[in-house]
Formats: sequence, C-alpha cells, structure tokens
Amino acid sequence: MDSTAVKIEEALKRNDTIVIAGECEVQYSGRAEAFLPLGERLLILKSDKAFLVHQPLGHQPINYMRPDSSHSIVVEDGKLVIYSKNVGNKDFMTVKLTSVHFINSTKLNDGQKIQIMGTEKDMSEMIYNTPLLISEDFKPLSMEEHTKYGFIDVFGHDKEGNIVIVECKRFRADLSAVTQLRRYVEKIAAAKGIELGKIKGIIAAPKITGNAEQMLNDWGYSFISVKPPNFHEKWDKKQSTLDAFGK
Amino acid sequence: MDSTAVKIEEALKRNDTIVIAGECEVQYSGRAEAFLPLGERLLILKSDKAFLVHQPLGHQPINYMRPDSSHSIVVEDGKLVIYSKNVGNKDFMTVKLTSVHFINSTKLNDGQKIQIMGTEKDMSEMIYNTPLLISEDFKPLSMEEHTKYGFIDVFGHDKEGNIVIVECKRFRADLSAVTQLRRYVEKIAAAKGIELGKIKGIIAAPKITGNAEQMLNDWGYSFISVKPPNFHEKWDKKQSTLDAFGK
DNA sequence: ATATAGATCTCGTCA
DNA sequence: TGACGAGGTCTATAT
Repeated sequence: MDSTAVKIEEALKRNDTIVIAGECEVQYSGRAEAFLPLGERLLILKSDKAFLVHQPLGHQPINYMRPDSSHSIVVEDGKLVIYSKNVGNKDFMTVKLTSVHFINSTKLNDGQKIQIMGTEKDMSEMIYNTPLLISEDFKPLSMEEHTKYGFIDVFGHDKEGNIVIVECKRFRADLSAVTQLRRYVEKIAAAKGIELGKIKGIIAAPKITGNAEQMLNDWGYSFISVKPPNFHEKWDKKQSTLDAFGK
Repeated sequence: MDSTAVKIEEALKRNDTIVIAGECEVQYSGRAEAFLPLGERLLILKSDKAFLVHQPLGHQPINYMRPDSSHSIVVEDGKLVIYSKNVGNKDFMTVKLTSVHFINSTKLNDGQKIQIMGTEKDMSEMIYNTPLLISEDFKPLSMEEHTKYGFIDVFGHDKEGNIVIVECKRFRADLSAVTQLRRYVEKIAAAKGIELGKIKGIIAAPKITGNAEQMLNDWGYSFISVKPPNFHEKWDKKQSTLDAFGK
C-alpha cells in the first residue's frame, strides 16, 4: 500500500487524472450523511480536484467530491485511506481501500466544449422562426428572454392582439410544466393589469401526461404537439448506417 | 491500435470494467445530437454496458451511453473507433481515439447500496415525530404518502380541525416549491369540497427565496424555518477531527 | 452570491 | 409501463 500511496501523491502533485480500481468503503458528510459498505469500485481523481467513486453499474458516481477539494493519502492498518475535504462546501469524504486492482494516471489536456442540438432552446428557436407550428395567427415577439415577467420560452400575440405565452418541453409535459406556464400567465396578467382569460397559455411538447392535460384544460390553456428539432430525425438514417456493426 | 482493440474486446467479453485514457472525438445521436471535438479524456466501459466519457474537469460525464448498450471496436485509418448503440433508447455514440495513454481493465464485484441520511424524507419524518416544529396545535396524520391527493410530505390538521399540508425542502424553497404546495392544496380543496382558505399550506425549509416568499404570502400560505436533521450538524465536530490532515 | 430553470437529467416508487 | 417527485441533483445564465 505504501508504494501505491506514493504513486497517488506524486500524480496529485503533477495534476494528473488518476484512476484506481479496488475494494473500498466510503463515508460522506456534508449536505447529507452517507455510507457505502465495502465493495469493488472505480475511483477517479480529476485534475480539478474533483473525486468520483463509481460502482460497476449505472452511469452516475455513487459518491463524489466537487472540484477544488483537497485530498490527503494515508496508510492506516494496511489500508490506503483517501481523506478528501472541501471546506467551502463543508464536504468531507473518506475512502478506505482494502485492496487495489490497478492504479494508473496521466495528464489530460482538454479545453473543448460540447456542441448540443435539440435542446429546449433550439425548440424555442424553431417555434420563433416557424410560428405556424403554434397557429396561423401567432406572431412571436421574443424568445428565451429573461424578462421581468420570467423566463418565457416564446412570447407573442395573436391577430386580435391577445398576448400568447408558449412554454416548450423537449419530452413529455407534466404537471410542473403546467404550473410553470400558469405562473408566467398570472405574472404578466398582474403586471399589465390584463384579465387572465385574455392571455393565451400554450404548452408545446411532443406529448403531455393525462393529469397535466386535465389541469391545462381546467385553466383554459392548450397543448400543441411539437417535436423538438433533430429529435430522432436521424434515427432511420443512422439505423441503416449503423446496422452494419455488432448486435 | 490493433492490439489495444483486441484488449478491449476481450475485456468486454469478460464483462470487465474498462478504463481508457486518450485523445478522442465524440459524436452522440439520440435524445439530442451532440459533438465533442478532439481532446484528451477518460473513457469508462462498465460491466452493465454503460459507457462514460469524462473530461478532466467536472464531475459529470460529458457524454455517455446508458446501461445495456452494445459496443463494437473497429480500427479505421489508424484510429480506434468505438461504436456504441442502444436500440431500445434509440441512442448512438461514436468515439474515435487518435491516441491512447493507457488502458486498464478489471472485474469489479459490488452489490452494495448506499445509505443516506438527511434526505427530504428524513425531514418529513422529523416533522411527523416533532410536530411542534410546525406549530403548537399541529397534529400530523400521515407522512410521505402517495395518496390520491398527491405525494404530500406531511399531512395533518390543527386544533380547529382545519387541514394542514406541509411541503418540505432540504435547501432553499423556490417558486416551484410554492406552486407544488399550491397544487396539493387546490387538489385537496377540490376533492373534499373545502374552501381554499380553510386549508393551511406550509413550506418547511431552512430558507426561502424572496420571490417565493412573496408568492407564498400572496396565496395565504406560510413559511416555517426548519433545518433538515443531521444537516451540517456534525460540521463542527468533523472539523476538529479532520483539521489534522492536509490544507 | 442568489435566483431560476433545463437536463441525452438519473433514480426510485407506486398505480 | 407511465406518472410523479427527489436529488449530496449538476450546470448554465442572469441579476
């Protein structure tokens, strides 16, 4: 364990990304208190001093410390113990390793940012640019603006001059989507001194849950089925391209 | 690259957990479309066939495939390419490795579950067991129940027999916490044919945002400052214990 | 720093 | 399987 401890300490000093596979137990104390009994896991120490504990299943860390933590390596009773703390976040984590399968470290350089299409914002843009998706007389005025009325996805009016508020959801709209829309409508009604009934509230999403639709109707709002741009559009194309490989 | 490809394929067959550090670019297509240009990252293939791409910063995977995906390894133009697909989720990811820093794999066995204290459920229990935290005449009747009225944290009444609904938040209560409470109150009022004003709505949280408090008051509900159990309770104790190590 | 809401959210749980 | 809400949510953005 001693030589492993030295390896880790040196790699930490070099700001390497470190990977350790081994059997460990984990204690966490901070926003909550957590304990994870002995089992075999993957530990990752990143160069920003984030610390992840991954179980062999699932794609989320089971335990973690946020970036800018500080780690100290100690050998106690033949166990390699990693104490990690983040004073700013009042977070503490202790990982006690009883055996190590492998350890590896390397310097990783990566300043790239991911480019994502098909987000809710893209959906708002699509509706803003193609208002026909909402209705023939919808005239959008603004989009995704953090106005004093709130974060309204698409804001506009119809040909009678009534205000129209559109709330987009990428997937299925649920109860909270309806209450969100309702909150915006009420805020604008109060701010502009307009009757609630004069403002049109619309949820644009591929689908909506039954209860959400019920509540939407009860409140006089409406649902319009709209798919986010690029969403599964390439499915058929990709399928034929990729069917070539593996099962 | 060919020998690396063979290593990965063999490890995949053994259901090992595989870690690869190297320079790669990533394409994803499924729920959204994403592209991550060339950079140095950590790739993790888990035994449940989840696939994670981690940048050296942050504690979330920048790209991932969920469990039960299938991976195929191909060498193309001197690049090691991992095609990953999940037909059920209509997800596809392609990782093209231009260089490999290291690769490691091992069998990980871990059936342990994490034990967490200080959750919202613990907070509900605390209020249920110590109703004095809410008020002197609060009598809780049920807790964390999935009733036909919804998922209400603590449900009870006061000494006049008025219904009391408590919504707990572990952190700061925000606007959506207020609309959530409002939804429950309205649902019960409608279901039981009771006047809205006869039902007491309470948010129990350590703190509340200004706008949320405003809306809470506008709707006739109230806020009671309650700390979740164990939440930072051990901070002072831990601090003295752990101050021994590192800076 | 606080406030607000999205997320390829994930995860559990109940009908 | 869908629906609903929590999460040590995290992350980004605006104030």
